Amino acid sequence: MKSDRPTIRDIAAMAGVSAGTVSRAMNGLPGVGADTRRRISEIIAEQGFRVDATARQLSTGRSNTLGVLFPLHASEVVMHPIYPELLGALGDAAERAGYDILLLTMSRDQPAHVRDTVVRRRVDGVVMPAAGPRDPLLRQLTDLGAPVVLIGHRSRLPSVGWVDCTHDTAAREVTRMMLDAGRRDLVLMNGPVHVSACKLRSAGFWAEVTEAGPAVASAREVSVPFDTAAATAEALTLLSGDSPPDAIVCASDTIAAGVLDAARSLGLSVPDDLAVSGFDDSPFGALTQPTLTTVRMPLHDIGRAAAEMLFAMIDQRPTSRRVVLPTEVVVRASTSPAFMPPAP
Amino acid sequence: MKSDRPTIRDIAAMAGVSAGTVSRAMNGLPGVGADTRRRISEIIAEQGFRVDATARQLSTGRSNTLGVLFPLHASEVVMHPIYPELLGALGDAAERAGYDILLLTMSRDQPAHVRDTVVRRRVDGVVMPAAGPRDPLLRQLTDLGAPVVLIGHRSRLPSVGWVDCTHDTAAREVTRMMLDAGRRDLVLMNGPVHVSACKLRSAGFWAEVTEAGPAVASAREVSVPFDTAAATAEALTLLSGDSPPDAIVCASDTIAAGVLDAARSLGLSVPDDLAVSGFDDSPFGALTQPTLTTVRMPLHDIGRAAAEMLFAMIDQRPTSRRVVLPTEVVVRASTSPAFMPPAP
DNA sequence: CCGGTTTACGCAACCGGTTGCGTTATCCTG
DNA sequence: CAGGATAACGCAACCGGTTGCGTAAACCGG
Repeated sequence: MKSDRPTIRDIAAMAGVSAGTVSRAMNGLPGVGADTRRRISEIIAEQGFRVDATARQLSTGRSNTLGVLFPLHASEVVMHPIYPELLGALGDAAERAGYDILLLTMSRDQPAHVRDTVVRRRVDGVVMPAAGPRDPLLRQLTDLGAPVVLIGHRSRLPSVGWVDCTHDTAAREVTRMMLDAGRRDLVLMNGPVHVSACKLRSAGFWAEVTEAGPAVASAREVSVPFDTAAATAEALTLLSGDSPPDAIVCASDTIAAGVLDAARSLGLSVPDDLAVSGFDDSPFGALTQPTLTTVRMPLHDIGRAAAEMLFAMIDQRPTSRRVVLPTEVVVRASTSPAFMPPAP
Repeated sequence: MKSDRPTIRDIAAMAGVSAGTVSRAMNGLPGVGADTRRRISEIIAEQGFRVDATARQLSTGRSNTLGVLFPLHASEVVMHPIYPELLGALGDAAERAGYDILLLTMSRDQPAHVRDTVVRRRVDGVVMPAAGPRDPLLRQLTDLGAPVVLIGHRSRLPSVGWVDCTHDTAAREVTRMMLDAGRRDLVLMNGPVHVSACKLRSAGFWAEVTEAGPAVASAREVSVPFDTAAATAEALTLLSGDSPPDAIVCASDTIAAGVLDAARSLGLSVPDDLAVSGFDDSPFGALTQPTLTTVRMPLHDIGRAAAEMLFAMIDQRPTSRRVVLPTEVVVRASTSPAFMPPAP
């Protein structure tokens, strides 16, 4: 950094006032005359002066920084396409609000690194996407008094906020769509059940099955990791078993891709012999054969809501700490339209 | 932040020394007795003292922060699966080296925001993934004297470093693989030609075609955006034209997905009638039907190399500013194996 | 044992903002 | 016009580290 940028005292000297006055003028505080204020802001503009965030942090104790968790292990979290989209929404909201985003990389061999970074850098608040309420890190952060907002998980702790979407009603809608199309033997291929979103999806599925009563002949739920190969194997077992389902609701698009794969290798036609739905609206869902019916989460809204909740918590403004946003079912070719005659 | 954490003077008082001595002891500087040093580090450990990065920044002028560009518009850059993987590699390297990563969100309506953030936060160096040498931002940053490393682009400016991979030889290898399998009518479906990676891929393709001489009957190059729908349309035109190709080398997996789509709708068999290859090794490449032959870039190595180059530039250590890393061709089902009899 | 060098540390200024308090000038009201 | 209230600023201490310089003590060789 060769360029010695002007300090607030340089600006003050040019304007013939003291540094304190410049500070007050910049921050819109009272105690500065109208013409003085104007003169100062002119000089600031023409000098291209930008207040040094570091110095401001030191004196105010606030950094205007929010940390976002970035798990280095668990690459599936970060590599999942929802992650960058969330990050973008957070970044957008942060930029508008004058905050910067610090990546909180979390590796298995440095468990204290996130907490250390939060205190070292005076991070004002933390967003934890895809980290559960049982994560010990959450406890560490709340013990510090740092505001925390979870995304995609729900916590009972009153001090932590969360933003989530309607996994349950989404699963329910998809299930109903299957039933409306005449499917009678349903399977929910869920993800790991400790994931709170999966619990909700399960609840929605079973709620609809229960309500449908005799319209459904059989309903089962299995759990697989969010992994295409594992899903293929499980689907092969299901589809070549005694009572193969005619509809599989999957808890992720990667699982659904595995199911499509299994159906193909068994010579089953999708959606004629088998209806398949996914979750997440991953970009590749439009590229599969057939294209995948799935559930889109309002990621941009989720990110924005999380950021705004965090800002409110930082400023100690009252705010709802529980936000649930609506999902949207994206109907494509892997499910048949409603009111088709049921298979004989 | 309720917890008033101890300052360096508190530690000094407990150790019965001055703050300066504690500072020297922490940073391994000379001028501290062995037993004093030991006593101080014990107290630091038992108090859980962490040096305040803000204060240190202010006095040293260095922030131990590196900025990573995050274009909010141009979501295709960020949503591309290579982005999070790069980010992870950068984060990993940064964490090891004691740096933190600040996201430099760039939006169209705030063109100066990145530069402002770099000066405001005293960012030590900037990584620009997927930003070209002609980007005005690059100029702004170098004018500031900030070290910059590009990823995936090459610049002639001596002051900026870059890390890239062998797009040219990768394209060449794929093309040769096509020829070895008996293909004779080739098309390169390239991305936007202003992208430097696309220039290199084009060069590699044509180099191989030229060298193959009479083994190739025809060779063409077309340019489409990195977009599946656009690629489908273009591929339909090509494949239903007068002299349809028997091999299409694509500059991205998304383009290749479009080609697969077009082939399917024309009733062409891949790879029997048509060989298709992609680029980037996107996760969905293993899920397409047929699975996609593609090129994998060493993203983790690229990220690490970029980070380490940047650290060296920041410390004014000598370092290579041009790094090219090797790619790897991932052979799957969309290309046929070599030495098949050429089509009659 | 003595003079000079080295070592170990304290002191205080500094980094660049913010903010409470004190002072002076201006305004308003009776 | 006198008097107090108010507005507009300056001053200086602070935030929590770092670092150049000064000094006293320990050490060294001759």
